[in-house]
This record gives sequence, C-alpha cells and structure tokens, in this order.
Amino acid sequence: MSGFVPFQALMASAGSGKTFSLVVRYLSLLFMGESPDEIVALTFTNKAANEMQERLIEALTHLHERDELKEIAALCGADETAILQRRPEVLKRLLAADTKVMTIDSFFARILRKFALHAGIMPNFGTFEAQHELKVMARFLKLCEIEGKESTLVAMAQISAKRVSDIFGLLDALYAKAPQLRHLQFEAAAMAPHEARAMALHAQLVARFEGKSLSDRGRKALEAESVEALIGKTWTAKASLEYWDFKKHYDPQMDVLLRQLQGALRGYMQAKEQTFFAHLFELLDLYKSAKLTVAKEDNELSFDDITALVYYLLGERIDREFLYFRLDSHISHLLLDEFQDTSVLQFEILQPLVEEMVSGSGVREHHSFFLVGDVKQSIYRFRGGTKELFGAVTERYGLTVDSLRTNWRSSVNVVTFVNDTFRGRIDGYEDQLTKPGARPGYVEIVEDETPLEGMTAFVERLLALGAAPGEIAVLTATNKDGGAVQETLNARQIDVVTETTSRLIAQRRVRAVIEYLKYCYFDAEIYARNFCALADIAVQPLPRPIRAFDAPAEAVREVITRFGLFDGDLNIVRFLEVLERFRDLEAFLFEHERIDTKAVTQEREGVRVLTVHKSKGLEYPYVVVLDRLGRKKADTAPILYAYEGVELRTLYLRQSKRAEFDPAYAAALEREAALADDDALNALYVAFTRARENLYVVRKPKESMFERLGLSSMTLGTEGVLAAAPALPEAPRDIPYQALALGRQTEVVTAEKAAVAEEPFAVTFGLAMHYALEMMAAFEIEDLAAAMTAVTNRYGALLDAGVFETIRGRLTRLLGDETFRRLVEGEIAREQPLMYEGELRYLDLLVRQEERWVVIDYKSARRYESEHREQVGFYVKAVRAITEMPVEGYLCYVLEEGVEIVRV
DNA sequence: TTACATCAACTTTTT
DNA sequence: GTTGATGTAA
Repeated sequence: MSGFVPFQALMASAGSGKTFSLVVRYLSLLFMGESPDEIVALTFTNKAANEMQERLIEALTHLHERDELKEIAALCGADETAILQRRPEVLKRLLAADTKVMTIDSFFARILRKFALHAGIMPNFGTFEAQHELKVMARFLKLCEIEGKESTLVAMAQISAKRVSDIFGLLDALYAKAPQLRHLQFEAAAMAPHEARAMALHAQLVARFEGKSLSDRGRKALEAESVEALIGKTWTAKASLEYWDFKKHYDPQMDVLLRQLQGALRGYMQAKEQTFFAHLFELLDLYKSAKLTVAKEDNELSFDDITALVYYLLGERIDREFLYFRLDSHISHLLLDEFQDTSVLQFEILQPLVEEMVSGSGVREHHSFFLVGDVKQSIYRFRGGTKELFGAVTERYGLTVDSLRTNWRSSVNVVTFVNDTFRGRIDGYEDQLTKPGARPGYVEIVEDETPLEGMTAFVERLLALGAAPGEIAVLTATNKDGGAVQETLNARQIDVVTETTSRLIAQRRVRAVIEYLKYCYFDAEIYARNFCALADIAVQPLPRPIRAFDAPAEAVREVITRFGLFDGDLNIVRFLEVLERFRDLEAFLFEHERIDTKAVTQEREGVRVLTVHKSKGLEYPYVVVLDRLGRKKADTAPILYAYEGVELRTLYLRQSKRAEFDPAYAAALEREAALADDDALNALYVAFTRARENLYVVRKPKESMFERLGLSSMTLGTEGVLAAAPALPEAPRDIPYQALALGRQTEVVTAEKAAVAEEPFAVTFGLAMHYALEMMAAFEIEDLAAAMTAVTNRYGALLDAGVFETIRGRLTRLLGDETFRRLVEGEIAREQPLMYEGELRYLDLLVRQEERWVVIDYKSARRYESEHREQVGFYVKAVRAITEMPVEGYLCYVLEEGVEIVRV
C-alpha cells in the first residue's frame, strides 16, 4: 500500500529532518513515475536550494546505503529491491531534466522572463539588489513636476517634518506591499480646526493658573507655542493634573479641560495621518511608473520589482491558468520549504498553482502539494514573512497536518535544554524527543560583563579539548558583532571564517582605492593620506591621473599595479568589475555608498562566525551563542501595519507620544511590539538549535537578549568533544576518475544563476561551446567535425548556422594553441563530478599529468572574471585535498579574438 | 525624593 | 528617534 499523502503540511521543528522529508518526497515522486520537469520545489535561500539539489543527487547515487530508501519504499508502496532496480533510470532522468529546485525569487524571475514582453520589459533583464535610487528619484521628481504634484510632495514634507528622501523610502515600502493596500482608503482631513481647538483649550487651562503662585518650573512646563510643543509636554498625557507642582492649585475643571485637550490632540494626529497617507497614495502611482521606467531603461530589476510585476501579470495581463500552463511544462507537484517565511504577496502569486494542485482539476490526474515549515523558526517578518500563513493555508485547503517530533540533530542535553527553555515561552511549543542513541552532550551558560572574553574562553577551551576550529561556530546578533568576534579571536591567534556579510566597499584595500579616487576628484590632501594609511605605504606625493569625466576602472588598474595593491585579493578584482558599471568618476563617487556587492571570503579554515539569521538551516558540533554586544535598536519604521491574521487591516503613521492619546494606535503599537518580540524569541530558538553536541551561551548581566528566558549561569552534563573527525569526510570515492557522464555543469547546477547574470543568447552559446568540447574524443583537429555535428544536432533549433561556424572557428584556434596543447597532455577526464565541502560541482576538464593535476575551466566570454577565478580556485583546492598532489588551475577563455589562458 | 528638560551616545536581521 | 545620564528646583 502506498503511504503517499497528496496534500500534506509538515510541521518540522529544528533538526527534525526537514530536508530529509523533502528529499524523500521528491524522490518518491520520481519513483512513482512523475517527471522532474513537473515538480517545483521552492526554498528561500540559494544555500538551501543548492543543498536540496545536491542531497537529491547524493541520496539517489548512494540510495542502497541511505535511510531515505526505506521511506521512499514506504511512500511508493513498493519494496526496496524494486526501488533500487529502478534507481539508475531515475537518476538518469533527474540529471537530464531541467529541475525546478530553486528559491522562490528565482522562480518568479523565471516566470517573468517567460512573459517579460507582456509586462513590457526585455526577457534578459538583470537583477540588482539595490536599484539606481538616484535615477529613480530624479525620474519621480520629473513626473511630479509634469503631473503638477510637486505641491503634494512639499505639503507632505511639511506635515511630517520628513525629508523628501524619507518620503521616498516610504513610497518604496508601500510599493513592495501595493497589492495588499488596494482596499485601503485615506482622505485628506484638515488639521487646522483640531489645532485651533487644542490651542484654545490650552489657553483656557493656562488661564486657570492665572494669578496663582504656581512654581516657575510648573509655569514653564505649561508653556507651549504650538500643538507639536503641546504634544511633547509630559503633562498633556497625564490622567489628571492633580500631581506635582500643579497639585496645589488643582481644581476638577482642569481635568475636564485636559480630557478635551487630549481629544483635540488625538484628532490632530489622526487628521495628520489621514492627510499624509492620502498624499502618499496619490504619489504611489507616479513612483511605480518612475521605478518601472528606470528598470526598463537599465533592463535591471530588483526583487521587489520582479514580485510586483509577476503579481501584475497574474492579475491583469494574463490568464492565470495560461501562465502556469505555459511555464515550461505543466506543473503537477508543488513543494514549499520554509513556509513560515513566505510573504502574503508571494503566496498570492502561487495561489492559482496551489488551487490547481489541490482541486486536481488540471490536465493530468496526479497532483500533489506539500508544505514544510516551522513557525518557531519564523525570523523574517521584517522582510514580509508571515508565519500566520501556515495555519491559514493548511486550514483553507484542508491539508493533512503532521509534525516531526524527533530531533535527529542534537545531543540529549541540548534537546533537554531547548525544551526546558522554550516550553511555555513559545506559543504551542511541543517538546522534542531525542534520537535513539543520542550522545549526552553538554550545555553551559555563563554570565560575563565582557561577553567577548567569555566567548573567547569557551572557544579556547574547546580547541584545547581537541575540537577542530571548523567544528566551532560563534553566533552573533549582528554582522557588526561578528566583526568584533573576529578581531578578538584573531588577536588570540585563532583563525576565523566569517560568514557575516561584509560589503565589498568596506574592505581595506577597496577603501584605499576609493580614498584615492576621492583624492583625484576633490584634490584634498587628506584623501591622499587616507589612501597611504589604508594601503600600508609611506605617505608620499601622489599623481592624479584621473579626471572627473574619465572612466575610473582603467586608471585604478594603474594605481593598483603601481603600488602593488594586488596580492591575490579577489575583492580588488571584483571591485574593478563593479567600477566598470560607472561611466565616470563623478557618478561613482556619488553612488558608491550604495554598492552592496558582497565581499568574498577566502579563508576556509577556522572558527565559523556568523549571525543567527545566517545560521538558519545550518548545524555545527559546538555552538557558542554570544549576547548582543550593543543595544537593541528601537523600531522606528514610520508606517505601522495592522494585521488581522494574514489580512492587512489598516496603516498607522508612527507619531511620537501618540500612544498616550489614541488607544487604537496604542493597541496597534503593542501588537507590533509583541510580534517583533516573537521574532526575537524565535531567533534564540534558531540559535540554540544549531548545536549538535555542545551548546555554550554567553550572556551579559544587563540588557541581555536572553533576559526573557531567565537564563543564569549553569552547566548541564559533562564537557567533552568528539574524537577528531577524519580530515576528509567526503573521501575520494566522490571523485571517481572514470568518465561518468553525469550531466553538464551549467545545466544541472548553475543554469538559473547563469541565466540571471547573462543574456539568453550568451548562455546558449556558452552551453553549445562547452558541449562541443565535451564531445571531442581527443583534442585533435580531426575530431572537431564529429563534435560539431553533435552540437548542431543538439542546439540546431536554438542557434543560427553562422553561430556554429563561430564556434568551429574558436575551437580551431583553441586546438592550435600551444599552451593549451601542453596543458592537455596527459590522461583526460571531462565533466567530472566533484563533491567537496558539501558542494556538488562539475569540472570542465581535468588532466592528470606525471606529478600533478590540471584543472581547466572553459569560458566563452571574458566577464565576471573574479567569480571565475573564485570558482576555479575552489576546484583546485578540492582536487588538491582529494588527490594530495600538486594541482594547477586555469581559466581558458575561448574568445573570438583568440585564446587566452589564465593561471589561477 | 521627585518630575522634567536637556544633552550625549547609540543605532538589525536579507532573497 | 530612543534611551540613559545629568542637572535643577521644589
């Protein structure tokens, strides 16, 4: 009997085997004969998507010895032998397919590419984390001018005492939520009457103290020249004036006036809010078109743009069924991971698909819908994640709800500690069970006024006990704290791998170059000195070869060479690529603060340091959770969203002191604070559940983020560490040297990534060229003809005949290239699958020569060089670790103008 | 001791 | 913008 439940929701606590369940479900579908093309599995992070993709292949490859086998057999209602028999065929299908295991954002981007023309954009759009704000702002102001809305903008700035750029930020926030705001109505209301009334009441109140011997400070406290000043006074929010210096002259009539005054102030603030929102919504359409126009011009979209456009496509331009029907092949199975982090908007986009799945009224008979999540791990509310969706959706579609109760990750003491800590504190917390045979493990909490020292002590103790640095993770509240941890540990000669995101432009070398550019532009000595300091060179007179209207990249190359700034630091290379985007120096200097390209980490050995948010989905043998080093930042977002379940009910404008006068607002504020608190509590749950063996918590005595958990110094169990793990857990068997045709790199692993970054033509061209190289029996000119035939057969429908000639020409030059010929002398393997540090990759070409290995990666265009270097660098490390022989890596650019081979 | 005003210090998480 | 420390006057 098949145990497959077609419509199922799974509540999966941390460590309860969520990915395992997803993999089992996915593979079971394949074993039941479904095609990978029809299965969509969506996650939230690229990391999770890659992990799932890799786990699928890995589980399938080694199915005979994996726990998944039994489960799959149960779900399929078949016996294990039958499953294993079909394994090669299923694996082949999976590898050949264009699988849709991706992030929800990539999925939307994919939809948009398919239907881009319906949305009025080009399908080869790029994605940009932050858009050209200045450009959008300029366009927006222009539109305001044309539409005669400038006065509205000015009025808003006056009303709210906000800068135009702040208003811009608000428009952007509303833009991201626009579809949910449609039903909201705001009408401008006059504030003047409320204002006049408040001032009149104030005057009456002051009059009551006339001629009384009120103290000077009491009299001063009563003074107020405007409503805003009145709102700022403490006494206006009091329930009665019978207190303090006023007490002596108090009469009950004063409180009557006070109550009326409070009513007037409330009215004033509400009128202000209504007017402000009415104006804001008036400008929202202009803002949308400004954003879209700029996006179209640059052919670059933000994630918000993509979601908004897909939503628009579904709602207005295209019949929903048509859209999902046209999407590559028909989708029959939907798997959603981390459902608690899905936003209402994202779900609304998926809704037609979900409805088709659960109604089963589609073209095919078999449909299924599976969602996995854990509301306890919902920590992305600030990004729109709505954990309430989990309950709402399971209920609406009548899904079977199951929960995974066993923790397969952590030791007994860690599980016990987590249960004891969160039981009764997180709503509906269910105790987790420990796995059979779990080790005892260890938990220690220490209170320390200098948390960094407490943390260091833990790390040093673990290292002394024999833990490998890579097995230790320090979790921090902020990226900044991560930086402090890194410095502290480095000072103690402990290597650190930061996975906190640091921005490219915050890197020392990069900052040096930026200072130099400032020096060129502003001609102030200070920048030259900054440059020398950051570049670690003696202060000296510097030349200024760059003028404002020059493109900065070329000149910067010179500076780098002249001062020897490049010492293998990939960030410098990456920075040069970023510079190429700016047409002149001025444009760069005024926009560089917004460049949020991330820096690359080069270290691979050392203690892991990362934020709690980053750690989600990961696990480490030893985890140290560090209290926040700074203060918690108060929530100051100007707009308050009041939800009822998953419905957005209304908006409030955040106004200081308003809670004192306006109970409805106060309630909304409180609800908001409670939700933010829930998120903070969930973050702690996430942090503690990362630990496999030992968990350490460093709390500070005051303002601790652990305060609400009531933690105090204690230990649980006996401290110890595991025997050192073998250096290479993924033994060489994962890089079999016989030519296994396991699919092609660009298609299996990185197709979506490449498609986002490059134009479709360039991608197809690259694939075709790689394919030709793969098809060549040996690198001899006489093999070229056969390879070209193979390529033409495969890509004939996609590329013109002329393109094949281009490929033939390029390859002819490659085969004649002396350097290349020397490199490929030896035993050759193409498209080698490689498993290293948990990542599955494919090597274009691996050559075994006498005493060394050569890794070659072909490229058909000379772009993204730093990424290419990084990639090949990774391959080299991997092959070196596995073969324990010298390895050389080369980037082989097979270009129109000739062959360029770069040693990495 | 108390309430208020003022000043200085501080200030997330990310596809 | 918020929070904590500080000064001030009753």
